[in-house]
Amino acid sequence: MHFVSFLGSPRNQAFRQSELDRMGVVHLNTDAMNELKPRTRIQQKNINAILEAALDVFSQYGFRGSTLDQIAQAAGLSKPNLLYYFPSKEAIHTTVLSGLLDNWLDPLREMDEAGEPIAEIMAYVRRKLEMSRDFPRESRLFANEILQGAPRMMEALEGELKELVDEKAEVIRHWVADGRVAPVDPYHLIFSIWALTQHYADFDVQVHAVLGKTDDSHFADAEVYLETLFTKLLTP
Amino acid sequence: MHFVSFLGSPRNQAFRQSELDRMGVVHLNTDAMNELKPRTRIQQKNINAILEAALDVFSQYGFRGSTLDQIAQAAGLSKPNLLYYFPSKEAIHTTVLSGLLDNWLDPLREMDEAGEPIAEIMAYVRRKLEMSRDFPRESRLFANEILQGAPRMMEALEGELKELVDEKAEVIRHWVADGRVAPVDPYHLIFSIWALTQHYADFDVQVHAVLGKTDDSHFADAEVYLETLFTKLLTP
DNA sequence: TGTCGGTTTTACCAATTGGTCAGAAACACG
DNA sequence: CGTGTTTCTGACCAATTGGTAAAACCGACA
Repeated sequence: MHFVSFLGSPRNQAFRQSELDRMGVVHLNTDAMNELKPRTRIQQKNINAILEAALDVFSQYGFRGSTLDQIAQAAGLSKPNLLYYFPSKEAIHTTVLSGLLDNWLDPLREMDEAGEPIAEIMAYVRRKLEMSRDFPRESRLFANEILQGAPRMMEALEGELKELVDEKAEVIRHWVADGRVAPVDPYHLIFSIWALTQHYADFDVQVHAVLGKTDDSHFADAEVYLETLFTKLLTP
Repeated sequence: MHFVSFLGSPRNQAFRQSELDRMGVVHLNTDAMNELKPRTRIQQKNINAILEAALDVFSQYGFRGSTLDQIAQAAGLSKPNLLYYFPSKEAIHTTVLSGLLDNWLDPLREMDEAGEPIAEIMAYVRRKLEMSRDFPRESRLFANEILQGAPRMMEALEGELKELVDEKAEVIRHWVADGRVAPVDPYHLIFSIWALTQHYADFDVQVHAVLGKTDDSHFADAEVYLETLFTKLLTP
């Protein structure tokens, strides 16, 4: 089944019956994305507009707090037109989420066991901080989903995410055992990297309010601060 | 005007007209709380039940994603009965938020310029971590509000919060200048304390999913980890 | 016993919500 | 140009939403 098969009114019945249950949960593979390969230029454009708008809205208000009207308006389309491209609000949300998760884990995946330990970890921190600066909506969408108990992502958290973290925690454990990194709990190290970097995206308005700034210049300071912090923490 | 004056149907008209505008924004003083001093045991009980239920629901779904029905059910009351005690959904939310904010800032207020710098900062970290463990809903409510752009808290953020942080940042700056604390950006130090401690409340389900745990035993590990981290960072 | 405040429920309302559907409009292409 | 397909719209729907009004309930107390 590919994309066009759930476009249009009569055709998407089949989609609704057979696929929606699966859509209820985010998959980390690219099934969903393959199905969404657009056929025409107009589909390309509108689907992009919808997902972009959905990211805007969902990342601010979460799933329950967002409405199709909001998304439609932000996308510059009518509500029925949204539902021509996606069978339901749920499906839009799921598509946005699953498109996000892969990218979100990439920086950690790139951490290389063969590299110089501290440099590898610092590079990971820098990549995560860059993502917070360049993709704050994605970070907030993720935060919103977790805050609400991750109803549509639990599987991914306990599956792919846990596996990746377990794997990288093991790598760090080895680095510690070899005396190349000061002794730290690898899991809490990873948590702290997430917390420290994502904070600048998720709590953006608070950071701006406290600093009394309107620009993003504090990201440079943050980078320096985090560099100091992790260097002191990790140097044996 | 005190509490009973906006209970009941005919009486709360006046309240709606004159007070609702003020209720639209959280005040850090205790005006709202004074007005909510209950008169009878039954008011005491029901108002507590409502605020407790509201904390549950709002902290999970945010303001827009929460419904009066959800809150009513969680409180074991009927929806019209909720609206006998509070004039609107907005008023419930505002009351919960303003009740929260004072407590939330207390740990930072307690940081004493006259004390031993590193011990003071470590004690602050410990208090914040304890709050994440003991009041995770409050932390999530706060996170939800910030994520949504802090529409009902911006004033407090730019006012009381900023003032307190500015004051304490100055204290830290002095400690640094006196060589009692290693050179750090005071603002980012405070941000990092918030991020690291609140992460364990806000991203609770993620932490549990990754660690494969069902209890809260990781808080002890977190405390050790954070102790190491900040000791290394701050020791001159 | 009556009655009077405080409390709760039943019935209701208008607006908004996610979603449907028939057909109109726009487009692609021979 | 005509015709088949894709895209879009307006009118609609049932359910849910925040909120209201009036009447019923309830315990205390004269």
